[in-house]
Amino acid sequence: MKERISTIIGDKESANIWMGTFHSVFARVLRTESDRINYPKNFTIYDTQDSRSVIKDVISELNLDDKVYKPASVQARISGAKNNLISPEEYRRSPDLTNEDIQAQRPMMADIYAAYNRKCYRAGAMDFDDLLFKTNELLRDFPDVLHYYQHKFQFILVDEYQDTNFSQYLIIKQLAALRENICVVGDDAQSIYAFRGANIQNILNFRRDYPEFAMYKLEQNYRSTKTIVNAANSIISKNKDQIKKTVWTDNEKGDYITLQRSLSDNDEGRYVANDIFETRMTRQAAFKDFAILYRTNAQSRSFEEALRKLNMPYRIYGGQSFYQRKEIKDLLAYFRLSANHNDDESLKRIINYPARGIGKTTVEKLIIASAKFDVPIWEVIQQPNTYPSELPSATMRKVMDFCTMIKSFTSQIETHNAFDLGQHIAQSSGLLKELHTDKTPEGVARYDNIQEILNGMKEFSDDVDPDNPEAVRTMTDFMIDIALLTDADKDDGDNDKISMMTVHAAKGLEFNYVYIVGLEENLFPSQMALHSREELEEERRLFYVALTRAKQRAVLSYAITRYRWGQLSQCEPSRFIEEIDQEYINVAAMVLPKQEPARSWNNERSNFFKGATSTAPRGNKPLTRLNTATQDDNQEVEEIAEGMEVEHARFGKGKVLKVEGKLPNTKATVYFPSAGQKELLVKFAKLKVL
DNA sequence: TGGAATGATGTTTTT
DNA sequence: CATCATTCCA
Repeated sequence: MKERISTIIGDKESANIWMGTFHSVFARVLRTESDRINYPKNFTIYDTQDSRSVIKDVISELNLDDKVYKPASVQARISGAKNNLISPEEYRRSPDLTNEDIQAQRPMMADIYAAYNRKCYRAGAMDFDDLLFKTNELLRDFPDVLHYYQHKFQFILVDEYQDTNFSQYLIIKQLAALRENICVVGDDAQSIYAFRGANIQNILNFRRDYPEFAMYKLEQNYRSTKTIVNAANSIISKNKDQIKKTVWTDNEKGDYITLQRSLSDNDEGRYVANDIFETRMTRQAAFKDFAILYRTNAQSRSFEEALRKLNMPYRIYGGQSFYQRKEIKDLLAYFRLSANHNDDESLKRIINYPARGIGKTTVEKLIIASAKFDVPIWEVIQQPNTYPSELPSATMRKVMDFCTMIKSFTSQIETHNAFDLGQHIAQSSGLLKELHTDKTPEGVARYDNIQEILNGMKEFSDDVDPDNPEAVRTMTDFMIDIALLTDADKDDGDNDKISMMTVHAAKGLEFNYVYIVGLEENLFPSQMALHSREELEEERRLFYVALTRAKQRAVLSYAITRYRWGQLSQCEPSRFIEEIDQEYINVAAMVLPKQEPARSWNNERSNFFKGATSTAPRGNKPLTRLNTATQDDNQEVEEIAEGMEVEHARFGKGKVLKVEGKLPNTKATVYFPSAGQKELLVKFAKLKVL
């Protein structure tokens, strides 16, 4: 969007536009105005993990049972309240909410909410929902601030308006109140965020709030072929809740939608990879023209494997984002704590990582004292006389040393650039050394990730701020809102890659060739969404979004067996497949090249296949039987012997040094040049004899 | 205190 | 199946 606007109005002008997600734009506002709401300028933003950890602490401090008060659902409940601008006090006073909680046997919810907020405040931290909640408070309680931003933002455009929640709605309403120069774009058929409080009512309110509105219906689709547009229409017409409209296109009819049935999740991966490979050749397409869309992040694995085997570049969006990886969060925790000593979550994370002799008993004592006196852990350490924690003096010394180190980082924040300080912290905290000693492939990857973020800081530091070319680009600048960054913000230069992401993440994007995979009951639509018509209709809209990402060709795919929760389960094709007008669909005969000898099928699995194929469901065209190299699945334990050369899926080639233990639990000691010596249980290790 | 061994548990979807 | 949490022992 930024690029498109730049090409129209030029880089200079477009640089002045505030553009971003609600969270990032208003995090920026809050940083500027933090003193108004009694937050430190460099407040920390707690991501979902951080905030769940705080909730866990609250639950245990209130002596509640985390089987009853499940942290995840408590978190969802608090989030829901915040998105509707309900404070803990209002929550407590609301008969409806209180009754719901009593019904659900969770009467203490309001207390958890209050304690959670208190803890976040004490830590100088905001969670994602706070960014919007506090913005609302700021604009509500400080007329001069409101006035300032009303003049600053004279024109407001909100895209994907159907996905805004009440909190966001009210921010916009306040800001637009003065001039009413506001334009919103939305499509009720693409509303897919009801689960996080998005409210379609906001679109309807618009007419009421701005009676002089003008409405433009955008019913012509410029993106997709007739086949895709019509198929999508046929899907969405199954929904009861919808604003009627007729989407049409002038584009040509185009390809049929392909329906592909696979025998397993792995076959599905291989099929899609092969199809991309072929399409790329026959249509002269680039990798970046392809997208694989799935319902849940966990589904990416089989596609990754298949694409890797064919040497095709891909990029996964979302999921475990780079910034959420453990090693990255560890390093960032040093940064965060250096910037904000009250950030208890970061402190707990790193006070003994890398290990420096501060064990859990010690941390436990500190936490108890911090709760008792209602002050951040840092204060407990700094003022042992005011807040006695009863640590033995030797331990106290270690804890003090840790704080001294952090303080030395703090003192350099404003004077050093982000990279220099980042490098220094990574080194003198011992983090780099700790990761460097880990020679497992995962360990090496972690070390590389740290290097990568340091590189990013280097780039950032060398970059000149056009507004202020003299200024040192500090760590504070770098750290701003890093919790809000997603993988989509990362750019590694080579962008000709196949995209893989959830359907949610794909909204607003488009690709020539789209594969919608895992179209199975209980997966898409999700098992969680089968309880009510409303939920199912949201899943259907999600499918609509997926299908309309495609410009030229869409491939729908499902597998009849799939590993879920580590178990093989049978799957039924998704109801959405049948809901498409069948005239647009072409059922593919599965064609896969002969497999290279398989390395990994075990007996249980291949037997299951034999049973499953005979009961092929429904009237699909006959399938070319997949040749899944069953010849190799009798690879029994006795085949592994000392001296053999073997290959492991992850560690690569290696030599068997020793075999011990009796049959099904035979253990082999294998030396891998790339990964060192490993002890592996033969029945799990899937070793391939070379 | 710290590491290894064992056991529980969880999967929607995102900022 | 992975990851985390808990437990156990040096």
